[in-house]
Amino acid sequence: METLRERKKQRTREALLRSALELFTTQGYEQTTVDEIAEAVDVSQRTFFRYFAGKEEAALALTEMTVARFVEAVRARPPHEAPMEALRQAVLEGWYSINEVVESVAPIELYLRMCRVIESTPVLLAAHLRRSVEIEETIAQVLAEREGLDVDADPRPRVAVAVFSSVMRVTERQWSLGEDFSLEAIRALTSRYLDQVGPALLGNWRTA
Amino acid sequence: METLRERKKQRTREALLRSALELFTTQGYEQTTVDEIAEAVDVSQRTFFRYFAGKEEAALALTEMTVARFVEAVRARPPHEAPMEALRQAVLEGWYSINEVVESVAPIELYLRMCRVIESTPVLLAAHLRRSVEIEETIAQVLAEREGLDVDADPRPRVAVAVFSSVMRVTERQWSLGEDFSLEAIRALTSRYLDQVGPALLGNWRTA
DNA sequence: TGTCAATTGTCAGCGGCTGTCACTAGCCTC
DNA sequence: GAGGCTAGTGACAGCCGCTGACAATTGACA
Repeated sequence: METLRERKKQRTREALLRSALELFTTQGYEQTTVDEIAEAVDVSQRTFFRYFAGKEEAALALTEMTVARFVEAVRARPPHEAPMEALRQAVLEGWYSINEVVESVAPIELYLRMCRVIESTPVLLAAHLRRSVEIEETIAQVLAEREGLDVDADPRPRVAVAVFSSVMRVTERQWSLGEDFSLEAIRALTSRYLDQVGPALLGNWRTA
Repeated sequence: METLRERKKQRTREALLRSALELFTTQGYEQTTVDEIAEAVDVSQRTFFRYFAGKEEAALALTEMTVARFVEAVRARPPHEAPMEALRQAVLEGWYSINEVVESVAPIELYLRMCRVIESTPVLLAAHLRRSVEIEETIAQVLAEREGLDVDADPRPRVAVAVFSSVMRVTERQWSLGEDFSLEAIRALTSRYLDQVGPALLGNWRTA
C-alpha cells in the first residue's frame, strides 16, 4: 500500500499529463503554454517542471510508455526466431496490447490524436526521432545478445535495427497522413511495409 | 557584379556563421548564447535572427549545404543504375567533393568537428534527424520519378530511401564515436555498412 | 544631392526553464 | 497526540531564445 503522499503525487502527475494532452490535441502544442496546463490543474508553473523535464516530455509521455513495452516484447521473443522476425512480432504485439498500456492514463483515442500532433509539430517530431535512435541502440544490444554477437564488432545488429525502425517510421508517417486512424490500419500498414523491404532492395524495380 | 549592399550582407552572414561555428565547437552549443555570437561580429542580437531562423539553423548550416549537394548528386545519377546503387554512389560522391562545398565558408576540419557537436548535442541531433526525414521524402520522389512509379501507390521508393538513410545514420554515429575522424574513415564505414544490409536481413545470423 | 528602400539597432515583451527560499502538509517518533 | 523532520509546493527573480514595432542609418539610383 502506497503512502498518501505518493498517491497525491501520482494524481498530480496524471492530472498534469491529462490536461496537457487534452490541450495539445485541441489547440495545438505550440499554442499551449505551460502556465495554461498548470492553471488547468491549479498548481504553479514551477510544479509542472518538477514532474516533467519540459513541455516535450509531457507530449511524448504516452509514446514513451508504448516504446518501453515494445522493448520488453523484443526481449521476450523466443530465441530461435530470426532477428527481423522477432522485431516484427514485437511491434505487432505492441499494437495489439496498446490499449491496456495507455488506458490507465488516457483513452486510446487521445493517444492516436496525440500521435498525429507529434507527427505534425516539427519540434515534437524532432524529439521523437531523437528518442527513437536511443531506443535503436538499446534494441541493437538486445539483438546482439540474443545472437551471441558483439555489437561493436559486427555491424549487423545495428544495421538490422536501423533498417527495421526506419520502415516503422515510414509506416507511422503514412498512417498519420492517411484517412484511416484506426489501429487496424496501422497494423495492416506495418505488415505491408515490412514486406516491401526485400523488394525495395532488389536491383531494378521496372522489371519486377 | 554584386552591389555593395549584397556583398556586405553576405559578409555579415558568413562572419556570423563562422563565429557561431567557432564558438559551438570550442565551448559547446548550449554554452554559447546568441548574444555572444552577435557580439563577436559586433552586430546586435536582432541582426543574428535576421540571418538565421534560430541558433539551430546556424549550427546546421554546413550540413545543409552538403545535403543539398547530395540531393543533386542523386538527380544526376544515370537512370540505368539500380535505385540503391544510385544512392550509394551519390553519397560516396558527396564525401569526395565535400571539400569544395564547405571550404568557401569554413575549413573541412571545422565541419567535421561540428558534426560531432551535432551528434553529441541532443537538441541539435533532434533537429538534424528531423531534417533528414524531410530529405528522405524528397529523395523518395526523385527515385519514384526515375523508375516511373507513383510514390503514394508503390511503397518501395519510400522504403528504400528509409532503409538507405537509416544505414547512413548508423554510419555517421559510428564514425563520430570512433577515433578516426578522417574522411577516409567515413568513406570506408559507408561502404562497409551498406554491404551489411543484405546479410542483416537474412534469417539466422548464427549460421552465417 | 536628395529621395527612396533596404538594413540595422533599440526597446519592450513573451514563453520555456531554473535556482532559491520560505511555507505547508504528510510522516514518524516518543 | 504533540513534536520534529522532510518531501512537496508556491512565489519570486532571472536567464535565454525569439519576435514585433519603430526609429535611425546606410547604400542605391535618379
